[in-house]
Amino acid sequence: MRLTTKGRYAVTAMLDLALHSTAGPVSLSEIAGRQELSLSYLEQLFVKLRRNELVKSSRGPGGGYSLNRPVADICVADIIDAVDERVDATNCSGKSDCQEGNTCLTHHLWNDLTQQIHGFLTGISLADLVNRKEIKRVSERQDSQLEAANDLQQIRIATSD
Amino acid sequence: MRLTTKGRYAVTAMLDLALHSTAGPVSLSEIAGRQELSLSYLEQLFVKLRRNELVKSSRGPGGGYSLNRPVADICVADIIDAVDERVDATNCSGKSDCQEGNTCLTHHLWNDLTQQIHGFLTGISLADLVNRKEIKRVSERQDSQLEAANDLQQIRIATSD
DNA sequence: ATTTAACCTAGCAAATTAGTCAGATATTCA
DNA sequence: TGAATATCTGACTAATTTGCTAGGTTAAAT
Repeated sequence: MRLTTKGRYAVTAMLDLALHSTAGPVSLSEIAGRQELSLSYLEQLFVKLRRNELVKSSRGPGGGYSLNRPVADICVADIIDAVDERVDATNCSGKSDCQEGNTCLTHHLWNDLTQQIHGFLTGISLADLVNRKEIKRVSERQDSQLEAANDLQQIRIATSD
Repeated sequence: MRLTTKGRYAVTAMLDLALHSTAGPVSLSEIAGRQELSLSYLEQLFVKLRRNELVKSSRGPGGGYSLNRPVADICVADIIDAVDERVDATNCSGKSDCQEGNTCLTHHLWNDLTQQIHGFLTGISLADLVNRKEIKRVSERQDSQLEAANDLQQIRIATSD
């Protein structure tokens, strides 16, 4: 089973998208800036998210990505499945052929665990996350930080000649 | 977060130990034979299990490993923690400094998930597993297979000269 | 003394991760 | 038309982890 930075980045980016998609598409560079993630890496993840029909893209200036479904209809498990391929604690991908064609001693345990995790992550939608107080707070901090950084950038440009 | 073959092997081996520890210590070669695991790899895992005081060892002929606590007092989470170091879905080991010293957007989600998984695995003891019908069935199959293999081995030795 | 087992150390091939880099392609705006 | 913006695409890579092997040492039982 794997739940690594890849899945975490994807969920973080999708949540950022959900939080900022009030007015048109959001570009990956915006997300990369706010969440401090690598742009190129995000591009790779969004290819998979698009193929799994979680987001839709629009190219060109003013373009970017937007959610393909209402926030309440996208759960965390969908996102992780899309980029991480699977959240599966068994060694045999649930096929029960873990010990030379037979079931291994602990197969049932890992199967139960997989269902437990999947159930938990299926029960949480982007809408749930957007509404969480702690997450709202973090998001506001990120927005104001980015604004401050942009202002500084403007000053640098204006005074450099 | 990681839950790989390492943790699975450890739990499988500990369960095998629990199932066969009725009469004295169990050697790692027995476990390796029954569960079809690498002996050297098992040795490495049992170093950690011993350091975490889940098993005790006795050397020499007839030696091997035995459980250091009653089966009801060893839970799956203990075993995985011992070999896998941790089952933690956050990127910051729970320290909340995931984004340049601040909390990242999805920290709370991964924290909840970690607690969910840990709670589930803490709730399952070796005693619970030993008593499960499916596991009893798999164990009986393994025992009879090994016996058959040993008989065959005996015949080979007797007829080879 | 020999055998059996735990114990210890080092190293390694394959896979995975978390990226970078360089460019192609599509869209909008001036 | 052309410049700017942004998504796409693929190849490549450094670092880490995993699962495993090899080879040896130490302790206890026969």
